[in-house]
Amino acid sequence: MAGIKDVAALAGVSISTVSYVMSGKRSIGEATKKRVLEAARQLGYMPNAQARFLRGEPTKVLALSSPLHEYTDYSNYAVFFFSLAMRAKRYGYDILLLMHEYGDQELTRVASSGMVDGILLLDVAMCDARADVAKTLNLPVVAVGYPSNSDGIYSVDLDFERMGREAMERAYALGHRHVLIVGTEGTAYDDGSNYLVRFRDTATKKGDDLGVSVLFKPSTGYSRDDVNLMLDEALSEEPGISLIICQTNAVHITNLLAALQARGLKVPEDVSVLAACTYGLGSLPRRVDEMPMMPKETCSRAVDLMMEVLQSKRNDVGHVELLPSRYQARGTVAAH
Amino acid sequence: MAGIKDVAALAGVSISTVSYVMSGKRSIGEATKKRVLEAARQLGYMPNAQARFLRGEPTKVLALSSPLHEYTDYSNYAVFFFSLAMRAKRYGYDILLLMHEYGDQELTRVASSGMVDGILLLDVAMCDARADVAKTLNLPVVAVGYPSNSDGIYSVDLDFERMGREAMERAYALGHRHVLIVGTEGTAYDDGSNYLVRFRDTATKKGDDLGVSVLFKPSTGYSRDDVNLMLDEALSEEPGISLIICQTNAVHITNLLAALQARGLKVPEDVSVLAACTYGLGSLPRRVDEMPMMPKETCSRAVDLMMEVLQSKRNDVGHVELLPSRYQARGTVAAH
DNA sequence: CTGAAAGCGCTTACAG
DNA sequence: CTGAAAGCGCTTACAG
Repeated sequence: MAGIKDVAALAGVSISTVSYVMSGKRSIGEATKKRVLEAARQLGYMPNAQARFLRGEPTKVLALSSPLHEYTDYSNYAVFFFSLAMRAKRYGYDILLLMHEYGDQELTRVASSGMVDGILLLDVAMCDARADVAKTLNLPVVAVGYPSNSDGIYSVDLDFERMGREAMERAYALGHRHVLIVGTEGTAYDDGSNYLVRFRDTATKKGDDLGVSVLFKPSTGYSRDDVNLMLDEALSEEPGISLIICQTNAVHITNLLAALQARGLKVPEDVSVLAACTYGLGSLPRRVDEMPMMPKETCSRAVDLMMEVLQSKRNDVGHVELLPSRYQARGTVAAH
Repeated sequence: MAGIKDVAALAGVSISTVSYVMSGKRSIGEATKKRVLEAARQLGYMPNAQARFLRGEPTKVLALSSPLHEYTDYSNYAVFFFSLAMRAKRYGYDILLLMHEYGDQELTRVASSGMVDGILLLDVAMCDARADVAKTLNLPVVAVGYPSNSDGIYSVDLDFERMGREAMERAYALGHRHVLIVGTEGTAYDDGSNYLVRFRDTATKKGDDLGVSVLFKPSTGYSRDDVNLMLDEALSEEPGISLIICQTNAVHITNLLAALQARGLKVPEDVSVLAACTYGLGSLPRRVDEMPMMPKETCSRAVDLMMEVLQSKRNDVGHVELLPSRYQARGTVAAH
């Protein structure tokens, strides 16, 4: 690969002149400029980025930390990945994918390597170790998600607590007094998966306040049989359930709808169904009321925020932005 | 961030000694070593990677070039992304995501930046501009896919031509004489999307040889209505169709199966259905015979191959590896 | 067993 | 309008 020295030699100038021609940070005589540009073109010269990075210039790369759990659904990650990557590209930034089980060392490694200008966090836990590590990093860290230890990072997330409250307020207003929350796998909650826990806990608490009983059932599987087993349990514990809030995936909801139909329960006449914290439900046989996740909006805002920090337009670590979810009415939630 | 100088100062040694302690490339006196290690720990010292990259050490990063088209289905990319990333991680490599519409400049940019040790190509077209650019890059390029201009790069792909031939041989052996190939959107073929074209063209040619007529219908949409329109057209052009090969996605196939049922056509009694070049069909209401894509296998092999090249275990640019697909019989293809 | 110094390829004050 | 030189933070021959 041709270096700045080669270009300088071919053009018969000093390397500083070449540098200034390339950067345009100094006015150069027309003739000289022409010769340098021609030499650069001829040699296919491109400035070695490593040398510039060594001098502290931005790498125009953002690390994306995405931990993997057993319950991680790869295809669900895709939306977040692409949303982040597309938005970053707008600003001329590329994404360095960091897939790791426990994020701590990886973050320190990539930060101290100087390979990235900032770090994005995905799949944030309620108390996320990475948010603590962030403080020692002197690189901006923006989380798509809102951990409880959010000082030290910037956080962008949907307002899942508000979502939980609003879901219950709506339920209460419509006369529902017994609600079932169907969750994803229990381990996701145990690991403290952020939005799941926030929504569930706030909804449960709000239910307590309003006098609405909330039964929570994590799933042990997404099959028709799993759903039936879960329904048997739930309905025997609380026969009065009139609203089911699904905090789970399309396959699971599909099987739930089928199971309800098989039991002769009509939606929404006999039982209302609401999906919350979901997205990509387009393949459902029947569209259901939804308080969607809106990953694209959240991710875009996260990247925008990162850029504001990188461009020194703001400097308020610990800042949290919670976006409201827009309720999508589709006729599967009715009064009871 | 603490540098090597800080550590040297704190430990009271020269920077070269610190370097040698960290790298272990020279034996160092026990006492000195201890002091250096302690100083490094105390300062949280990590060698600046940029400085090492500048000296030509491997960055342990692989670029992943994934062009975006209008017809790109993000979620389908996910499998490839994760398969590549997971495999790369095994070797201690991270992935730099390159999303761009036309790959040429981006590849040159990232290659000359010195930020990556090699480049992986995804979504390879029949004649892919990136494969030509690769020759000028002096970085190894491994494609997940097999372009016609494959000298200059390494290629790993499923053997889609063989798949096409085998599909038609099987069809012929089972007595089918009129086959319909249902494709994805036509633009994907026009753009020369590799595997789609290879499979379709080889199947068509093999059909010609065997005396099996092949009708090809790209889709204009995946809905039930789209499918019905397509079926009307196809069956009026060739009423004798007894085998439908689907080179498309799960939603489309689901609607196709439903449309066939609605027409009173039983699978496989009246018409056989085979999915080819597909993956992630788990959500189908009924499992169908399949010649699957096997993205995980292909991606893993691509990364392995990249590593062989990077470790100088091989040096045969232009090398092509075509993996066979394993036919999955599921009772939707029968004799006619 | 350890250190002083060159060099990786740039950018940018400092000079002229 | 242009050049010689310092320096970014390392690694590694070259010396001792």
